Amino acid sequence: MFRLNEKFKEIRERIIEQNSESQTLYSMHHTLKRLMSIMYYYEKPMTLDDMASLLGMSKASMSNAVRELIEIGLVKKVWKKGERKDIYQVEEDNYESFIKFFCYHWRKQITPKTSSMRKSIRELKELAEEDNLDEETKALIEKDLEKLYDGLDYLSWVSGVIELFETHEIFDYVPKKSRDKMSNR
Amino acid sequence: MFRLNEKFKEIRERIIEQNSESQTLYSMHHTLKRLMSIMYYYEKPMTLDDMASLLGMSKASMSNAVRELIEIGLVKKVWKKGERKDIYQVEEDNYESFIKFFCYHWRKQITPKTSSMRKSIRELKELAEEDNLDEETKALIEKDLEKLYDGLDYLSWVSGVIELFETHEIFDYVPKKSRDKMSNR
DNA sequence: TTAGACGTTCAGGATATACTTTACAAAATA
DNA sequence: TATTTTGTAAAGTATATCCTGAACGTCTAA
Repeated sequence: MFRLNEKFKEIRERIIEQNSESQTLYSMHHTLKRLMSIMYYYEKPMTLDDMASLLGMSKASMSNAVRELIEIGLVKKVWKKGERKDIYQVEEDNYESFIKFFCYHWRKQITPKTSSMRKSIRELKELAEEDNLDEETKALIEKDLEKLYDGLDYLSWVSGVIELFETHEIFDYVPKKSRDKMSNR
Repeated sequence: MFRLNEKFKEIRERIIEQNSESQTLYSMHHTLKRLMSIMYYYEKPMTLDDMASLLGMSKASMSNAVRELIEIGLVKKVWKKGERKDIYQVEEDNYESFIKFFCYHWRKQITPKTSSMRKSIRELKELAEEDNLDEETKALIEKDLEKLYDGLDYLSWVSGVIELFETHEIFDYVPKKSRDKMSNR
């Protein structure tokens, strides 16, 4: 399916490998990154079998990887006439990938964290009502409550950050580089 | 060292555990998050032994964990008169922690990625000079070059985002919640 | 209705990661 | 200087993660 000039192929493989190297930024496994890079550079929407053969891995792994990427929004299933297999396409815009990835993860923790903090606040308030509390404990409860309230404020700030990115308002403050695509660099 | 009201202790432990639960957002191990939570809630600067006993882990692990957190900037070594052991203090501002963590990881990948992309660009340009190239390959090289240039632009945008956060300019656009600390909620 | 193709799930094995123990080096104390 | 204390490095072990192959369910085509 993908026959390429040998030398070109070699360079491209290096590009893809290097592009998938950074282990820290994204908390993604190496496979996910490689898969994205493959789809990004080969451009054509792919089937699971294509991925498996390009990455030399099992189809089951591809299935799992694709599911994760879809969950985040970095990959979507596309429909192609006369094709039985499922076909997938990667998000091709770097900025959009960045936004989707981080907003997904940021958002993912806001809800559970908020509710667990609210619960802790209730519990601490209840405890504070009790009669036989020493002064020291009362003070500690107060402090922890402060921290929890701060935490709630912080989470709502994170929501704001998410919105800043998802509405693309961010680009008003940090504009995309609009390089002249025609120029020979 | 840390003797607390039993019930309060119980609640606090739950707070700390829940606070460290979110596995996805930070690409941090559970231990790092628990360590931060411990230091955050216990407030007092701690020694490695304190941490080890509070988390029920070995001192060596604490040493490693602390090193990582210092690297990111989330924890710093403080000096205390008449104390032989090293003492560490956690960043107590949630917003600052967010900024330090993400900017650290974002920044960390910009430099290596930029240079590897530049290298790939050079290699592709060299290949493009060769005589015996078919048209198809030439077109592919062009496309990959486009992608690499796009990638460079994207990375410089990320630099801009980092700056937005580190300069705290972000707070002009997404303001912190300034809750009235005196009110009884 | 059947046969084959496709995607997914599950149990097992392999690999990588994190933790502990032991040992060592550096610094402080006596 | 000798001794103790503290932090780190190294090696081995345990644990969690990821990958594979086989089995299953679903859908299409005949």
